[in-house]
Amino acid sequence: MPIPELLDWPTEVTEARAIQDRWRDRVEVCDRLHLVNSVAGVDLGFENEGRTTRAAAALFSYPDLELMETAIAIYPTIFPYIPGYLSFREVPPILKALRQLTVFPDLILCDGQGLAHPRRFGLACHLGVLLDCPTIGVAKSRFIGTHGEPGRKRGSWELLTDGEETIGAVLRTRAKVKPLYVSIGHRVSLETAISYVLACAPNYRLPETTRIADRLASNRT
DNA sequence: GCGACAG
DNA sequence: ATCTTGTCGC
Repeated sequence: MPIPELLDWPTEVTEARAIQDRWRDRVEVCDRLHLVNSVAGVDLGFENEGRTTRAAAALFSYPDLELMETAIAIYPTIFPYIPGYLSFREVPPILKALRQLTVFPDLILCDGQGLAHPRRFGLACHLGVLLDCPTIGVAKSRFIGTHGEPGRKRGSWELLTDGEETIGAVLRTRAKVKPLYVSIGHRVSLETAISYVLACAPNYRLPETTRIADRLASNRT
């Protein structure tokens, strides 16, 4: 699985928005995955007062969830954090980390939204379309949309809606703990996404993939 | 105009 | 995201 080189990465919000509008139609919302033997989590951390980005990738076997490989990539921070344009800040460093993996994951869990985005093209969608690989958006907080409060037990969820449109799900991965915002990234249906997130988060609120990636990215241990 | 706003 | 110690609860 070759990871594309990035040419002409946008610097301005206007170009970024144009790319989102031009690529949003390429998002696939139905299941198109192979047998999932590996799952990866990717996340970022920052150093030097934000001037340096530290990307991490953690590859796990599935469904065993054994940590197989990790990768860390240092990258200059190239785009500011602007709500709605997170992927333009995170994708380049993430690709650099993924290139270091020996095995390309069958599924990637992203730390952020997928379709639950103003223009339906959040980080998980962007990464998925760019790599043409299955991705799921797993965010720790709401960006857009409305929803009811999911039941307090693990596994209960509510639809995340924007007007008449379903854009994701609010999923409780641990009883009585703040739920996660799950949305389609690419090539994984919402129902399938929910089951994978649950399967990847057997003991904690966050999936094992993002927990480890997060830890690596923030330089902890 | 005012408030909200993934990481 | 990051700055940061102790502290409340199971």
